[in-house]
Amino acid sequence: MTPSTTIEPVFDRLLQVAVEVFAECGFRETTVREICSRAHVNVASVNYYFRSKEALYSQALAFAFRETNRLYPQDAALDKSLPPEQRLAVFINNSLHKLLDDNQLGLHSKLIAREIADPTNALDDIMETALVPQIALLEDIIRLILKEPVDKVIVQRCLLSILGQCLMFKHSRSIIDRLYPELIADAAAIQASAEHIAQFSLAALSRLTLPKEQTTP
Amino acid sequence: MTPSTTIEPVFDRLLQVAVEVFAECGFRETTVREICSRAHVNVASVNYYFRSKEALYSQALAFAFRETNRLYPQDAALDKSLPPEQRLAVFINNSLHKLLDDNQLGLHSKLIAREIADPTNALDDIMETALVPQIALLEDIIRLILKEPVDKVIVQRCLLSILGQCLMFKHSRSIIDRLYPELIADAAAIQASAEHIAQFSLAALSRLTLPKEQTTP
DNA sequence: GCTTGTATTAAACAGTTGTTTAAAATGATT
DNA sequence: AATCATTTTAAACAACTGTTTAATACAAGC
Repeated sequence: MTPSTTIEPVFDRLLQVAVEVFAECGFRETTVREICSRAHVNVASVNYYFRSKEALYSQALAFAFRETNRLYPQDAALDKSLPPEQRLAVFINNSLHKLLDDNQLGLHSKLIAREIADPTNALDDIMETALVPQIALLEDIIRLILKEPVDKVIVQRCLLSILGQCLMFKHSRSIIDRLYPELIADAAAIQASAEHIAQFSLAALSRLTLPKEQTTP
Repeated sequence: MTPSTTIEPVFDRLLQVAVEVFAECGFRETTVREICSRAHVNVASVNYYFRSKEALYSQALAFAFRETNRLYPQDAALDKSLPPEQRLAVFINNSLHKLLDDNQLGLHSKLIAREIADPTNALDDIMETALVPQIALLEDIIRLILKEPVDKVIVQRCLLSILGQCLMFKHSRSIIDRLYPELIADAAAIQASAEHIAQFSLAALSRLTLPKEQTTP
C-alpha cells in the first residue's frame, strides 16, 4: 500500500492533465491517449491507477471542485457580521472571477460548467459535496436581504435569477465573446460586470419586498 | 418496402431525426448510424444527401433555428404600440417557453443551447441570421424602459442580466431539476417563473434609473 | 427492348477508441 | 543474491467511427 502522505507523481500528473483536457474537449471528445501523451505516461496507466476513463473523469471533476473552493473561498460571503447586501456583492464578485479567470486554473470552472451544461453520471456525487453548500449560502443571504419572511419559491426564483446572471458569463461565453467582448476583456471589466450584477440584483430584491405599487411612484 | 404512412423524402426525414439525435447526444456522441437507424435509411444516405456528418449538423442547426422562430414568433414583443414593460414580459415569457417546452419540438432549443454552451464551427453562421435579431430586439426594449439615454455598456449588461436569467433554465437545467424541480414542473410553473423574471428585471431596471440613495423608505 | 440518371443498398475501408495482456523493469525485504 | 509485490511498457484486442465503393434497383425517355 502506498502511504497517503506521500504523493504519487504519475497519479497526480494524470489527474491534473485530465482536468485540463476534459475541460478543453469534454468527456467524450478527449481521448485517454491524449491525456497520457500530455502527462508523458503510458496509455495503460489510466486503467491501472483509475479503473477506467469514466472513473478518471469522475475523480478529475471532484478534484476540480475541491481546487476552485480552495482557490476562491467564500470567506467574506460567509461572514455573518457583514451586512447581507455586501455579502451578496462579494459572493457575486467571487463567483464571477471564479468562472472567468482564464489563468491556468480557470480550467476547473470550465470543467464544472461543462458538467452542469451537459451532465454525466458524475454530477450527482458532486452536487451534494460542493454545489449544495454554495446554494445554501446564497439562499441565506437572499433571505436576509428580503427582510420580511417570504414564500420559499420566491427565494428560490431570486436565487436562480442571480445565479443565472453569473453563469451566463460561463455558459454563454461564446455569445458574449461575439457580441460584447469588451465586457470581459480584463479583470477590471469583469469586476465592473460583477458590480452590475450585484447592483441589478439588489435593486430588484429591494423592490420586490415593497407592496405592489406599480412603476409610477 | 416503401413506408405507406410517411411519404416524407429521405432528405427531410434525415434532417428531422438529426435535430432529434444531435440535441439528445451532442455532435460528437451522435453517430451517423444512430441517425440513419432511427430514420430507417441506409448509412450511406448521410454522405449522399449531405456532404458529411458535419454538414448535416450545420444544416440541422439552421433548421432548428428556423423552426423555433416559426413556432414561437416574437410578434407581440415587436409590437411598438405596446408599452415596453409589457413587451419585455412577453419576450421573456416567450423565450422561456421556447426554451423549456419539452413536447417534441423543445428539441430545437435543446440543440441550440448545446451549440451555445459548446460551440462548433457552425455557430458563426447561425449568430447573424437568428440570434442577432433577437438580441437587437431585446436591446431596443431595454433602451425604451430605461427612458433617459444611458451608456451603451449599461444596456448591454442589463441585456445579459435578463438573458442570463432565461438561459439559466436551459443551460443549468440539470441543477434546477435536482434542486427545485417544482419550478419547472408544468406550463403554469414555467409561466410563473417567466413572470418572476419579468418582475425581477423590471424592478431592477426601474431602480437603476433612480438615484441610488433610496435604500430605506 | 435499351439507355440514362438518380436512389438505395450491403460490404468494405481505414482510422480511432477504451481496454487488456503479458512481459519487462523497478524497488524494497528477506 | 533471491524473492516478492508493485509499477511501467509495448503490443494487441475488439469494438466502433465516418466515409467510400461498387453493385444493384428503379424510374423516365427514346
